[in-house]
Amino acid sequence: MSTNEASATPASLNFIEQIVENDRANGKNGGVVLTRFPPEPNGYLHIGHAKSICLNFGLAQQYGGATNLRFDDTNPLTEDTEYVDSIMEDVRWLGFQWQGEPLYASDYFDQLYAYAIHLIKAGKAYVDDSTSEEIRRMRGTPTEPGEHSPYRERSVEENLDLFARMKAGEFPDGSKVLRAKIDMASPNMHLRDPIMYRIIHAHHHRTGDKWCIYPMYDWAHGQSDAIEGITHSICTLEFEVHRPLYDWFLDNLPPFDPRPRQIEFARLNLSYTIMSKRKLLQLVRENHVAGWDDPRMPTISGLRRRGYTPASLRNFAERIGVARRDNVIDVGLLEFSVREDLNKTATRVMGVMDPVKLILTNYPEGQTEEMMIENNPEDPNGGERAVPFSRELWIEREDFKENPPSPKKWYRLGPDRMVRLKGAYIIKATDYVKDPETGEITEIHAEYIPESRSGNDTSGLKVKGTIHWVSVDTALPVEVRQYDRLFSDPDPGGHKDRDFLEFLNPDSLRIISPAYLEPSVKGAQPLDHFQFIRKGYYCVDRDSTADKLVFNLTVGLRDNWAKMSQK
RNA sequence: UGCCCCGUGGCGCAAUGGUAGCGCAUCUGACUUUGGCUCAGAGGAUGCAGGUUCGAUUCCUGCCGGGGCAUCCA
Repeated sequence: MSTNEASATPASLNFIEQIVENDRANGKNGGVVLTRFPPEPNGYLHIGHAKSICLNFGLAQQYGGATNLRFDDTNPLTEDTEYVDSIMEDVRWLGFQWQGEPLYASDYFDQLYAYAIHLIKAGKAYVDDSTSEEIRRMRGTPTEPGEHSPYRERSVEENLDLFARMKAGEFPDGSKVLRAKIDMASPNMHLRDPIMYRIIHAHHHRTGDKWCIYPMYDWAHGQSDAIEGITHSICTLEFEVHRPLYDWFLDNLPPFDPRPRQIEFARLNLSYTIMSKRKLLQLVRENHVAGWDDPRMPTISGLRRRGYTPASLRNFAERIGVARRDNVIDVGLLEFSVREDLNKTATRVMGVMDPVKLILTNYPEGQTEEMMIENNPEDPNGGERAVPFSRELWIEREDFKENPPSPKKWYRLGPDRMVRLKGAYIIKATDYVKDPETGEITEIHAEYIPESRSGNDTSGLKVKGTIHWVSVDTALPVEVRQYDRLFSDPDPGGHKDRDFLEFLNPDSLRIISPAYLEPSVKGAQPLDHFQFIRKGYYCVDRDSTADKLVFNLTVGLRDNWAKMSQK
């Protein structure tokens, strides 16, 4: 039945792509693919939304279609324009462009109202005066059928009148609702006369005070899809049981062409993080983090500030795939994705986080040199930069050990040991100075090998280790924010009897100030990415000022040495 | 114990009636002026029990396990 569509290399399709290809093969909707991304503007977007965005926009792109951005703003009590703005920024930043202007479910309130009247006239919707408690009680339970509301058999005329007066504002909040008349005995709870409208006398961020009745999700969403001509309405699995209702509304309204089809997929779960909007909001409100875009947050804005790139997020979304089974993605995969991208693009630079002074005793005092070092060995066109070198250097404290534990495997500095200073000379440690009180090493002495200069090394020496360094005179002091995962538990939100806040990692942020960087980074701008050689990827934070740069650790480099030494 | 969905290496995702494959992770080895990168290789899986079939990951039945559904939230 299927012909070899495009190429000889049939990339395997996810189940949604299969549905779309089937539809196109059958000529459904004239082959058009129109998807939508429908966030509720009541919070910031997170990495789970990124999956959905990539899915919806990616699918449309793949099949020559388009994607609408539609704000599902049917609950004025929780929604706000602050969120609208951040959502648009995040979608754009991820690299996607929606079709036309942003859309709003509230744009369709008039149309929805007319459709509701259509259902009332058909005897398929009624006004119910029951209280919310009564409605809840009469709905039954998943194992027991519900019972009919005493108001269920009101006449069409009475329903029309009451509904008009609901809209006109004659009744207080909660006093009446409009319900679809379906089946109070349905095994599907969502079909037990679902509520279509409730009365809320509240100011709406777009429609102002025009309305005091607001449509429920089920009533607004599918009809919005239909009005826009959405072909494939993709949502997460928890809406699966809503699908019969989605279809019921479509079946009982004048026909739409195209008629949207709801397709559900499994939402993203990431280890060591929470994705619940409610919990994310709590972290922000209770100041456990410094805001929605705190670099430890799984929000798109947080990841951006942390140093994640749009490409890395898109690749991540591609890699995790799309299916219908519950899943937990290892946060390591997200980290892999950003390393993969940054490795190709980030300028290499040297920075010392935990400095100890290295003095080259045979290097002339007052002498300096400029070492030319490649900006990115992965990028042949990346060019090189000059890095000042002198007699006194900062090196990483952990790169010198008085007594290396397993000497044969220790490639770095120690008494009488030789290493290469990246892009400069080979040196040999000759001596070191300790603080008599603390026992801490305060100074390391070494001799450099003049013939070993990088680029024209005639020394004939071979060393296993290369370490990074920064010249003391010209070192640029900066602040470095070393981020670690926000939670110490793989599933912080998954414990029945323990609050997720108990798993907050107390060491999720460690501030290093000063760290010393080579002077070439001076003038770097927020969101500029660097690799601090042998350390990790870092990104300039917007807290940077003219006299002090602030860097966020995006992710550390893979560290096989750390892995080895743990064993 | 009602209805719906889902069970493939440690974690994701393929294979849709014809030799179970890919990515990440793990472990070797090579290379390396980043213990990064790259390259080469290795180990490891169809929840269980029946049935249909020449042949089931795939189709059917039962069981087991996981998830969802009882907001005037989305």
